Amino acid sequence: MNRPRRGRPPIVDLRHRILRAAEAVFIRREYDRVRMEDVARACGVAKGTLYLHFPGKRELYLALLFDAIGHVHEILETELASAGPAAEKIERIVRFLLSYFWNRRYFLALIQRVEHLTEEPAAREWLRRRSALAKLVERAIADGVARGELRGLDPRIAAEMLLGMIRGVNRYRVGADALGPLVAAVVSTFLEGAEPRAQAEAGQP
Amino acid sequence: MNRPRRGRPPIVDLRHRILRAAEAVFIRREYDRVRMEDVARACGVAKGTLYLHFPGKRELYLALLFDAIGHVHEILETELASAGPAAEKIERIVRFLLSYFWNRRYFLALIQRVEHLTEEPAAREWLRRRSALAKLVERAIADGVARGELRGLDPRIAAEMLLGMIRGVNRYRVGADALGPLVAAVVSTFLEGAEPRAQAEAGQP
DNA sequence: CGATTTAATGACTCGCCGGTCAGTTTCTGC
DNA sequence: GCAGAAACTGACCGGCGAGTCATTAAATCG
Repeated sequence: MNRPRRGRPPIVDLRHRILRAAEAVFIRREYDRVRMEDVARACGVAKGTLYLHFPGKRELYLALLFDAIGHVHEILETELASAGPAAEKIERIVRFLLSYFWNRRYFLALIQRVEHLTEEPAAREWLRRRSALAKLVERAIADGVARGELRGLDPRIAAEMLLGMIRGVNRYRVGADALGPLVAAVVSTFLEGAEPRAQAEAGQP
Repeated sequence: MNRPRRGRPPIVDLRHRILRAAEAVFIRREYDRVRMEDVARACGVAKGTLYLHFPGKRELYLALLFDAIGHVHEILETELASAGPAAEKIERIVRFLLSYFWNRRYFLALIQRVEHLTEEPAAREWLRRRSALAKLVERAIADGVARGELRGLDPRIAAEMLLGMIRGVNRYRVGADALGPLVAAVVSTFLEGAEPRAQAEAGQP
């Protein structure tokens, strides 16, 4: 079907490999401290090659964030679509988000950065996706509230509270073994008057 | 006492004026998007003058943050030293922090930035001050828990939760009139099983 | 007023990094 | 093997902005 192409064949899946390398670099350093040269080196490729796959640094970076939020959105959607008590759903997403952001601590700064670039259309798109994600959480909370399983907070505010708490609380993770208590603390805050349940096991690292 | 100095007299309080101008600029744009020229212009002064008062951009920026956190620390200390129910103290600091950070939205990004510059001694000093501030909040929460006025969360974690929630929740402030409900929501989360209290008034803008 | 001292100025320098493009490599088709 | 085509390379370019410093301004002293 697809006529065998002429010329040098592209390195397999290079675009994807660049994104992964970029992630590794951007996670550790801040946007303006990351040189395209760094990304190229991390990918074992020359700088010029990056520009064959992405128009520029900003686009590479945005593609990276879009990938990440897409991934998170997908996972949350799956978790939240499942049946079961709202409290357990909340617990699962809290556990996932704590792990995800712990392993990508610099994303928080990156994200903050985009959220203030409101001029550009790409940034608006980011905000849209970011909102969609918050809405997923919001809906899960609204569900729980409607069923009387969660304390009666405004779901929209509660969703941002939850996401904010996750960011704040992640400060105290020094090892995977601290994950359980943090999850318990965050979740219990959303259960009306419930005591934190004892949970000693650690999540995936 | 102080012998009248010779030569051209310095512009009165220029260092302070530079800091205020820098605050105005850094609040709106990100660190790397702020040119020293911008700060100078905002202060109605030439670029070189900045370097007579600060060794460089980084130092100016850190001085700015140190000022800010010093101010916050002072206010919280005063609030927390007062007598009264823990819940009311929490309410007052939540109200203050929401307003403060709403009016300085970009500080959050600035702060995040410093917190990843762990190599430099100045950054370590920042972390120390940041910790001291969290400890203030922590103590207020511990107080409330000890007196049975707040839900029984680990105060250290709860303090970070509270600060995180404030950051997250600020997303929804579009005007001063939204302050009351947000304060109520955040505070009620820290009162065991309490319903959000109706609070319609707005805080200082 | 001129000498002296200190403050402020802004044109200039210089290193850095995003982006480019002529050249090289590695493939296919004949 | 040779021509052609597409992908990759890395030395180079240009702009930008932090930091400098010779010059100018503004005061005091005698």
